[in-house]
Amino acid sequence: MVTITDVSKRAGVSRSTVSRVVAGNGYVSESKRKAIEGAIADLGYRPNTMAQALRSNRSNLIGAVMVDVGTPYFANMIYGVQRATRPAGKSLIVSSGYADQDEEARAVIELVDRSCDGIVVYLERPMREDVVEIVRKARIPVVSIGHNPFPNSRGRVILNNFDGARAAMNHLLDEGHRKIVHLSGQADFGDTIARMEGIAAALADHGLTLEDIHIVNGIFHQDFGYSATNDLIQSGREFTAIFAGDDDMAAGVLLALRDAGLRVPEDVSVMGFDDAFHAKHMWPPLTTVRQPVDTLGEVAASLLLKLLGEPGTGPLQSTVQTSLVVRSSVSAPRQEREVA
Amino acid sequence: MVTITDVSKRAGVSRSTVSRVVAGNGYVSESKRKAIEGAIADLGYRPNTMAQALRSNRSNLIGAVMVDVGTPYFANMIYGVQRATRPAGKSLIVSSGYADQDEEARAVIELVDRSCDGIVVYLERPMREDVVEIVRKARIPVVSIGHNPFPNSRGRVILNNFDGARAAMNHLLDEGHRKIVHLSGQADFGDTIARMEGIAAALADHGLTLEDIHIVNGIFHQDFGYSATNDLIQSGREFTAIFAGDDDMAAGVLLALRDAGLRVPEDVSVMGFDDAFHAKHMWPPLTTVRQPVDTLGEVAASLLLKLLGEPGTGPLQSTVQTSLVVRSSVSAPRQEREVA
DNA sequence: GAGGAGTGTGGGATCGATCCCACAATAGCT
DNA sequence: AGCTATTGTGGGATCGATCCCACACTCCTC
Repeated sequence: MVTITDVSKRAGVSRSTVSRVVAGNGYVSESKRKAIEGAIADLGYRPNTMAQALRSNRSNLIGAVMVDVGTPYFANMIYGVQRATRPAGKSLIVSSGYADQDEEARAVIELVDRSCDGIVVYLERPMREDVVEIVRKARIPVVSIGHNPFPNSRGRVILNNFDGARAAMNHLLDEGHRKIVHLSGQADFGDTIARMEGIAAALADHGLTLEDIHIVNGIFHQDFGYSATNDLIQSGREFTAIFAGDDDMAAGVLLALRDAGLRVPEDVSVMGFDDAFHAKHMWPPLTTVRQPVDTLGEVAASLLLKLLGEPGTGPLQSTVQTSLVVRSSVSAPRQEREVA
Repeated sequence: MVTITDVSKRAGVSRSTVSRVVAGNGYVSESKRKAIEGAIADLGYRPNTMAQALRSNRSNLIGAVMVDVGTPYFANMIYGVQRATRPAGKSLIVSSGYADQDEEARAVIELVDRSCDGIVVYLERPMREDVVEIVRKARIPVVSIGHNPFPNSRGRVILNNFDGARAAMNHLLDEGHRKIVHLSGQADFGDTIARMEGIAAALADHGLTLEDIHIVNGIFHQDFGYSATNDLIQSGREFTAIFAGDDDMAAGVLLALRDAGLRVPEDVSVMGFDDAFHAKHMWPPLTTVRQPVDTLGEVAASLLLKLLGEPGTGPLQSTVQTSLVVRSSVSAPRQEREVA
């Protein structure tokens, strides 16, 4: 292991001067600079990151804690985070909370102990009080995506769920659907609430209200989509379109419809939300609202870098836009076409 | 920031004694131990990881470099890696190489600079020579998954491609297929070669040889599956089953067959390989060979931990088994049923 | 030619731990 | 009593950087 002292000896200067060259600050004569750069190249000197971090109290480490990094959704988010952190010369430590409060707490504490410069989180439940306090004391900026588990987080990125849901609903309405079922996610999630408002707005755009559609509350999961659709069919209720709260639900909806011998979109149209990894592989390929997950991560990391650059900056917030992805699971309702 | 000195003062002992209690080694009287533990709890002392790493030359950091961590496949692998590293108290730094040699080199160097204790890699091409040298000099153990980009890697985990491909092929043959097309991946990949050998073995099990099936060489990509299938149909060649080199290809195959008005599995059976995230979402749900990607990562990390525990251990190798996942894309060939 | 600004360099304290070594005290043994 | 082991504790060097500060030299300017 070659150290800064080795370089200084070979170049015939002091450690201080080498440090100045490496850090690129302070005064250094051109001749010594050349000599030092030569010595660095000759010896293959590489500064010890740990020593730098210890002394300067900056680790150049960014932490990311998410529900489950092993999932395509969060993997994509991590990809976005990296896109912002790598050019800034920061390394990324990732950790999963697995929707377990203690596990999430452990993950965050680990990052604090590692003296991360900042933390990006996507967690669905509030962080444990004691951990919030630890993070606050360590003065480590936190940027949260979606939910807001840290009451005093320095930055936040949210998805424009309102516009997304509105566009999706308007698409169904514009196609002529009026007998619409909406399967919603966890009622206490901010996402769910914002989407519901977007749906209401779309309905209002067409002179309708939430009363004019059928809403089933559930959770963001394929199994719920499957069972809810079965229940719907069994109940004998008429519907020409199902707007699933997310693509996982939509996958379940497609399965249940197929099991019941109903064709999509001929008999029933299906709209998803997220444009998850498997949306285009479903049959038929799912019409859905694209949520640019990588952008979410990238923007969050950018906010964090900004906060690191200008400490003391007030809370930052940013909104990421959605877009409608039209594939094949939505068409005009059957009766409309027969009339035509 | 409360340091070990703060604790020692409050407990009325020396830093050395506190260190002994924290590290859990050396002699400490019961009374002082109690006092120190009390002080630690009172002050909320948390050892500075950077200082520990600097002094002891162990960072408790594990690095992972993969082709693209933003992908479900590698995300799942990371999940497996974490399953092994977390209980061992190691943090995980992840990085992607994006199939770019310089980017891969940069990622590995970054990990070396961070004094990672060890590195897990999944990379498809050999690592740059100079980087191999840097890693060797730093005496950082590397465990590779699948390919072997580090000629001197201390550990390696491979998938039993042979048995997997053999089982898949046997399944097709047992169902009665004889007019089989195999779309193979990159011919120079170890995976491809091993799978081909497994296929040959299955054919031999049935008294056949590779000459008795039709093989098309290509790459592991959906687009290739699509175009190759189209070519096949256009060529007028008869076939009752397509064995795709991986699930991505299989997705393309399914699309092309559907576009040509052929039904799966009634007209053509399709077999995949990997059991990728979207395999069960395809239509029909894909019959394929499950590759336990998370296990691959977990085993690799376990090997690494073992190597860290017993330095100087010779190269370790481990093989992970596959399993056939029967869904709906394979059935007996059409003519066989008509005869029956 | 005295004083101040600008430029260039090195010494040494410091970050927060670890751990070797010296030294004490006590115990156990002949 | 005298010796070695065992147990217990603290001092201080050390890891590899950073960076403040002192000091030296040159060049202007009044």
